[in-house]
Amino acid sequence: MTKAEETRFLASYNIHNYDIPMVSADAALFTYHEAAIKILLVERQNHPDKGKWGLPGGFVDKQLDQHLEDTVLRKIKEKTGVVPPYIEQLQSFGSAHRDKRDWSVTICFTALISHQSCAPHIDTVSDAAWVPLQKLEQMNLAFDHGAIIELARERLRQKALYSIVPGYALPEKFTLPELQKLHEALIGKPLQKRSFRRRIAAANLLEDTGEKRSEKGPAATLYRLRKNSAEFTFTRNLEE
Amino acid sequence: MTKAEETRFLASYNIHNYDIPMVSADAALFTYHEAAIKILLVERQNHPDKGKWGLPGGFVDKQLDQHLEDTVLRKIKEKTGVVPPYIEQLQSFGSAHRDKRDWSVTICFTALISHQSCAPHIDTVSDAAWVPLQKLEQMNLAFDHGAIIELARERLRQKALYSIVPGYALPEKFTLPELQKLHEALIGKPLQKRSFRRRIAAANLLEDTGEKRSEKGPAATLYRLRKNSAEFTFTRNLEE
DNA sequence: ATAATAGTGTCTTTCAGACATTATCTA
DNA sequence: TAGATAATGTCTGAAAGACACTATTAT
Repeated sequence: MTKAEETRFLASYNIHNYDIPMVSADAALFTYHEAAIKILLVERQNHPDKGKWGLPGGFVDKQLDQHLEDTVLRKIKEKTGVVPPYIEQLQSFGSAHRDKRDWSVTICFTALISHQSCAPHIDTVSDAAWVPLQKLEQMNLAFDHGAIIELARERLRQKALYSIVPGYALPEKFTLPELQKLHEALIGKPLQKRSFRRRIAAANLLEDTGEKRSEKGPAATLYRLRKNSAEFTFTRNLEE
Repeated sequence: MTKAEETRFLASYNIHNYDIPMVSADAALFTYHEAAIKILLVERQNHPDKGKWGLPGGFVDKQLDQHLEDTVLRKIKEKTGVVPPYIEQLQSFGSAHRDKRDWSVTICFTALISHQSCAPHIDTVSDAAWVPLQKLEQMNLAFDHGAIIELARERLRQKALYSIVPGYALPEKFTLPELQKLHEALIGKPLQKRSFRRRIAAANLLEDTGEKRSEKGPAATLYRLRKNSAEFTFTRNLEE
């Protein structure tokens, strides 16, 4: 009875009868390259805010996308050619005013990727670029993307204090001094080498590749992130 | 030039020309009453999943709501008669399958409220009820609301380890033993009284009301949450 | 008086901070 | 050989864990 009723209901349901907001998904994709944290920005080809730079993203495509993540991964792949090893939902932003067209909702994700894995494809795309976070202040970004980046950055800063998630912004193989410099860049102040290493070793978060690399001093060991090391959180933060 | 172009674009833009997902907002509203953590559930009056219980929530109303939070606060007020003192975005869930009607996105919020402040109104509403978390296992909730509650619960458990946010599920005035029991219920194991109190005192998160209350022993001091104590996070977690 | 329990004293344990030291690399 | 820097030794300090103890309330 109720089942048949529901079937009739679903058959007559038409979303176009309702006045509903737009839905898009955007990505704050970070990397670490040449001692700087950078974010991938895209120049808008269409109205509104045409010509301004903003986060890669776009409308959910009900045919192409099964989940919200599919939308954003599709867009990231368009620009970088690859799928990032770390992606996590940041927050959704929705209001009547954030987009001139209509009431709009965007589901935002934070993602991390190595610079090198994007390099081949990104060089062929003219409307996408890695922008150092320090340069953002002078830019007038599309929509509320400036505020979104600010939130993503703050969340990533927190993660640098109690996890090694930032490591996903490095190449597959990296050294401990590199990882520490990245964390320091996110936090904005130097860290104690001893503390930084002690806890990573104790939690067994890295795998020794057996390789070493040297620049201006003794060779540093190359590590890679262990499976699931993104899920690990220390119960005590490093000093802020 | 571009400005006039944009104006023309906006004038001709009609959202109904596009095939877009449904957007709703839902709330996981928790309280603590009679030694149990409870969540507010609502019996669905309409298809789909008619008759099942689920989270309070509904479609974004472009006329009534300016922000996503407005949608969920409007729905909470319908059921409880009041606006909760704590609300925070949890996560958005979106997929082609989670709702039988169509591709659907829901932006979920976690909220906390005292049981007493809801009592007058909720008793007049027949389709809303406080359900102890332990009873949820036997229930077959609407949509993916079971999974959403699970995530909300886990996030709240984490907060119990490094903040006093759970305190918003208590009445305005409460005792330290009450707060500790709530945290213990969320964490699922006993806490050290000394540690629990020491850090709250050191961070000056509570205000002494000057009142006391006694049941089976010496009178306990009644405190209230200080302004902004939800924002405070300890840099070290209690033992899990 | 007794049981219950709010609140405190204080010792131990854990882990981050600080910083010196040693070893190893390039130029 | 000098300067840089990777890696480690080790002491200090801050804050949580453990648990005993005192004080206060209802019955």
